[in-house]
Amino acid sequence: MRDATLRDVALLAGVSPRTVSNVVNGYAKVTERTRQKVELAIAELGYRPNVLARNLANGRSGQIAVVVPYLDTPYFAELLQAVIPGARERGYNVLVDQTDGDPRHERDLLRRSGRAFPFDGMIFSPLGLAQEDLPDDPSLPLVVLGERVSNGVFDHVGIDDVAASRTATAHLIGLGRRRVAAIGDQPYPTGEAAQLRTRGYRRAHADAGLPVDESLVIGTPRFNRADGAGAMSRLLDRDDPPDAVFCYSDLVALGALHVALARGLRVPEDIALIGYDDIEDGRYSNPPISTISPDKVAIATTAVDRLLERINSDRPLPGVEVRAGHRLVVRHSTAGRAAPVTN
Amino acid sequence: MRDATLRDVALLAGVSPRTVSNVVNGYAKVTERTRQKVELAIAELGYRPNVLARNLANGRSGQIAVVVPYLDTPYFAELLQAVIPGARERGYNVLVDQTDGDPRHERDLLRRSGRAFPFDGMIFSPLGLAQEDLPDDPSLPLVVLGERVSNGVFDHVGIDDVAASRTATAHLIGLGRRRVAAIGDQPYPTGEAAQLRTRGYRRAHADAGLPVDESLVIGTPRFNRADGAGAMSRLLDRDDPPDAVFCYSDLVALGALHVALARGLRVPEDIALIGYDDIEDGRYSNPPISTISPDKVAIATTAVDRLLERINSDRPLPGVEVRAGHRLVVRHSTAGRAAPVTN
DNA sequence: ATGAAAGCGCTAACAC
DNA sequence: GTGTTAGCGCTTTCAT
Repeated sequence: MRDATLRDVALLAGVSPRTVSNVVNGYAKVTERTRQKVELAIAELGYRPNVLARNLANGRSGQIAVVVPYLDTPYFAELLQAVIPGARERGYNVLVDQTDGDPRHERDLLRRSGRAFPFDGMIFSPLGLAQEDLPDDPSLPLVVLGERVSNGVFDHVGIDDVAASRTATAHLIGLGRRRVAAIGDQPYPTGEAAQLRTRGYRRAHADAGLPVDESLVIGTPRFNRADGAGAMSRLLDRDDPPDAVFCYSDLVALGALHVALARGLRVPEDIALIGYDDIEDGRYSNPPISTISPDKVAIATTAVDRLLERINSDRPLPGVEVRAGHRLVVRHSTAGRAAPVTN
Repeated sequence: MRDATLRDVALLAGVSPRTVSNVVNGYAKVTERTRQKVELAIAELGYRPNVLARNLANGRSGQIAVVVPYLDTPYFAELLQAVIPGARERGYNVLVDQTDGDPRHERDLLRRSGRAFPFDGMIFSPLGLAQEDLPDDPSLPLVVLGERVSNGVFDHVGIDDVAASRTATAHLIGLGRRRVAAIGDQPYPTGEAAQLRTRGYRRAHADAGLPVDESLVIGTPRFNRADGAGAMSRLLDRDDPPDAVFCYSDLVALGALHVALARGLRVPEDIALIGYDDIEDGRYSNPPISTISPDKVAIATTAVDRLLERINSDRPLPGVEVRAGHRLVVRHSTAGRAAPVTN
C-alpha cells in the first residue's frame, strides 16, 4: 500500500496539513490536545515524513559531502571517522567521495557542486590541485583541509606543517644524528603540504647550524608505504646512508621501516625514523614509530562547525584560517633504549 | 540571483518544459534543431538541474547507504574504497555511516530506513545484531555483508568463513606446529563470524586427527590490535605457550605480533602467526604476516550489483546467498626461511 | 493556534 | 516531436 502522507495524517486527525507539519517539526505553537490527536494519527498510519519532499521544500538536502583522496589511507579514514558522528549529531548525513588524487575529478567536483549535487556544503581535502584551482567564488559552503592556505573565500583547517616538521627534524638532530634524510618532498604546484614539510626540515637544520645535504631530500609521488619503501632502498644503496629519516607520513615511515629491517639494520640504533600523522599502525609496528600527531578530532570537529556555520549563514562569510594543534610523539623508532614490554 | 530553472530554459528557448526535460535526460525523441536551441539556452543561463526536485519527482534519491561498524578498520576502509567507484559509475552517490558496532544504532538504521532516509538501498555490515534482528520484510533493498546467512528476503555476500579458517589452521598444522591457538572467538548470538572461524579451526584439527586444547581458544570483544595484543599476552604468560596462532583478523595478528616481538620471541621460529582479511598493513609489518585474503573487489562489486538490481526491480526479489572467493597468502610470519630483502 | 493555498523544480501521463 | 498540466509531499505566507 501507498505510504501515508502528511495529508493523510491531517485528514485522519481532522486538522490541516499545516498543523501536522507543526507537530512533526516540534514547533511550539500547538495545543496539547491537537498534538495528541495528531500523534495518534501518526502512530496509527505509521507515518514518516518523506525526506525527499522535505528537501525540495526546504531547498536543502541535510547532507554534507566529505571528499578525500584515498579512503584506505588510515589518516583519512580516521578523519572521516571523526567527522561522521559530528555531522550526525547536528542532523546531517555524510556523503563520501574519493578522488584518487585525480586533479580532473577534484576540479569536477568543485565545479559541479551546488544544486547539481545533493549536499549543502563540502569538506574537501585536495591533493592534485594547485592553489589557483580552488574557486574564487565557491557556489557552495566549502571547508578545505590539509596544507592549503585559505584564499579568503573558504575556510581552511590544518596544522602548522612548517612548525611540526621543524620539530620532528629537530628531534632527530637532538639525538645526535647528523645525516638526516627527508622522504616525501613533492614538486610545485600541487605538493604544497610536502613543500611546507621540507621547509620545516630546512629550518631545523638552519637552527642547528647544520648544512642540508640536498641529496638526502627524496621526492615521492605519493605518501604511501610503497613509495616510502622505494625511497628508503635508494637511500640505503648509497655509500653514505643517512643515520636518521624524517618521513612525511607514517605510511611512508612504515614502508621505510620495512626496508631498513629487511636489510638487517637496527632501528633506531643504526637509523632512526620519525613519521607524521600518528595513525594507529605506527603505534603497533615493531618498533613503534615516533611521529607528529595532529589533533584529528579538533580538525574534524572544527571543519564541521565551520561548514555548518557557513551553511546556515545568509550572507557570505569571510574565509578563515584555522590552525589545529599538533604534538611530537616519541616512540621507539627514535628512542635509544631497548624495547619495553608494552603488554 | 536566483538559479535558472528548467522553466526559465524553456521560456528562453521557446519550447516547453517537457522538451527541455527530454533534452536534459537524453531522451531520443528530440529534433536536432530543438536540441540545439535548448542547449544554447542552457549554456546561456548556466542551468543545472536541481537534484532535490528531480529526486522528489522520481521518488528516488539516487543514493545508497553503506553502513559499517568502524571506518578506521582497514578492512572496511578498503571495502568502501571498492564500493564507491562502483556506485558512482552507475550514477549513485554513497552515504556512509558507522555504527561502532552498537546494536541500538544498527537496529535503528534498519528500522528508520525507507522514506525516512534519503537512500534507495543499503549495504550493511552488521556487528552487534543477532540473526533475528534482521528484518523479515525490509522496507528497502538490502544487501548484508559479512558472516550472516541470508534469511531469504535480502541478499548476503561473504566468503566461506569455515573453509577459509580451516585452510588457515591447516596451514599452521602443516608446518608441524602442534599447539595452535586461536584468537578472536566471540559468543552467540552476535559473534557469528567468529563462531564460523572457530568451527573451521576445529575442523582442521579434526582433519589432522589432533585434539583441540580448549584453553588455547581465546575470545576477544573486538577484532582490533589492542585485543590481539591482550590475548597474546595471556597466551605467552602460560607455562605451555602455543607455537602458532590463528588470528581472526589481521589487526588482531598485528597486535599479537607486536607483543610476541616485544617479549623477545622470534616469528615464525618460536611462534607462527596467521591473520585474516589481507589488509595492507599486514604486507608491510615486520615480518609480513600470512593471511586469508578475501576477494574484496568481488565482494564490493557484487554487493553493488545485487543492490541495484533490487532497487530497479518492481517486484520483491528472493534473497540470494553469494560466496566470494578467498585464498591463502603465505608470508613471512609462517615461513621457515629468513626474511628476504623485498625492496 | 490553526486553516487555505501557493509554491519548491522536476517528471511524465495525456493530448495533439 | 512537443505542449499542457497534474502531481511528487512537504513547508510556509497569509489569513482568521
